[in-house]
Amino acid sequence: MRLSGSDVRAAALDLLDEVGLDRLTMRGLATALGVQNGATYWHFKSKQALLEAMADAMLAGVADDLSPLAPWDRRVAELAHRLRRALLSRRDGGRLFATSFFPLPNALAYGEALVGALLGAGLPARDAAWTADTVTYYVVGHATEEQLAAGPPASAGLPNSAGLPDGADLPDGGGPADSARLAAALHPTRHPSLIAVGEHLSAPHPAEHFDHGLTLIIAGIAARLPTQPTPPA
Amino acid sequence: MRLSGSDVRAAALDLLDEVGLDRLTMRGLATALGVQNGATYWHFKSKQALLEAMADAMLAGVADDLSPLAPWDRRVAELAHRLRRALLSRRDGGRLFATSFFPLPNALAYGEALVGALLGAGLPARDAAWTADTVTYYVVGHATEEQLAAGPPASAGLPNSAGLPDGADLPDGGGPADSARLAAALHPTRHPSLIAVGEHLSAPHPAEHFDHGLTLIIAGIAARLPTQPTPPA
DNA sequence: GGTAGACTTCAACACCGTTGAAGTTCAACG
DNA sequence: CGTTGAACTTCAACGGTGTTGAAGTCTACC
Repeated sequence: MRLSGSDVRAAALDLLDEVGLDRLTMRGLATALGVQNGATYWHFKSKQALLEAMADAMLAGVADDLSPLAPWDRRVAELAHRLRRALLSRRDGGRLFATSFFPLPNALAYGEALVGALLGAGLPARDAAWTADTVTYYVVGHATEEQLAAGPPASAGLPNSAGLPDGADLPDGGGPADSARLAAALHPTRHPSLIAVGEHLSAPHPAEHFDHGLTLIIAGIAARLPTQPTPPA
Repeated sequence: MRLSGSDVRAAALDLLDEVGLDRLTMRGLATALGVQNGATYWHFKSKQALLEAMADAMLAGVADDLSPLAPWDRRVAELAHRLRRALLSRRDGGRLFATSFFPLPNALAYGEALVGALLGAGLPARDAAWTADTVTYYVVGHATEEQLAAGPPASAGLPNSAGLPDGADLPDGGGPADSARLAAALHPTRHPSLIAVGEHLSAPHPAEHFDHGLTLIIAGIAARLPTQPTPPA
């Protein structure tokens, strides 16, 4: 059976959902495709190239049919939500996106739409470019963290009894008992504020958490607009 | 010569500066220490454990001597700047921090100080926790990108001529000719906004870029304060 | 039908993180 | 001083990784 480049890419994305980014291997991909080891290297010259293609495929349609008539803040929010949804659509999607450090077509379309919305809001060029970065950092960071909290990659480790002069014993790693680990590491007098907000640290409501930060950023943009800011509802 | 855990950690950080995160290997570390392969495994049970210890060591002192009398926005800005400086102090420091997904002592101290400042500003517990995340996502994302732009890890790749039905030819990877790559990928009619802001995309002034986003976020926090917002200078 | 290119196979290379048993050094104690 | 036990290192290996290149097979077109 012949393969095409998009076959390989699609199989890689499916395998990613199965095993996660850390266990995504070229050999495993070949096996999943029913093919020998080197076969995939004809379609992608390296694993990194495949990862970048996967990352961009994940973003397909992220900037399609975006109403140019909507006010700028709604367009920005819509783009941020779409990027988040795209990143969450695949296991470890946030990390995958972060590792491909160059903008491919779909990522460029996203950037174009975002910068366009900010320019339309009246921001000068420099501010539009930099603000778009700020929004994107937030979306990627949030999605990555959300996926890490959902299912930690594979491992974590604890140093041996020696070698930590700072005096810290670390709980063992791995499981989804993330909040338990965190609670155990908190010290009553050293971390009063963290304990005070403890219940909100391990993201029980990721969607609300996301909207909170996003509207905060959009409010920050509005506060700096040359014209009078559009008051958010 | 005997080793201590902090010796290993310090040598690993120095080696990180030399070779970067991708080429940081346990064997290379042992060689740099003048020691055999397995020796480091007595001090750290796994490479992941070592990486986490390195990440936390990088943050040493990040929350020390923070004036509790300063207004909340200055404290937040100071902490963000300190975290940024810590991440930039080592090559690939941003990525290193991002891979260690559990808060160790210094990271906890940073979080404590940040959440404390936000609580002091009058934010309710949930908002303080979530806002701290927003700030941190931004700082880490910005630092990571800045370091990636400075020196890309090792490789990047281009798919073969086949296999990209989306129709995109990618320039070859690697070098610090990052802005050139980006300029070549921009399409005059498809990316008018990106071209309009082109000169500001590849971060010629990272410090100003950072301050821009940070003050934006702080303005967003101020805009949501229960009391009247403290107007930034 | 033959030829050129697309695509696959197969075997290897040079690494990687990790482990475990055996050996060595060192500090404390009787 | 001698012994003992723990701290620490060595050495050799295991299984796995990305990547390469030469050789082979298939397929589409002239």
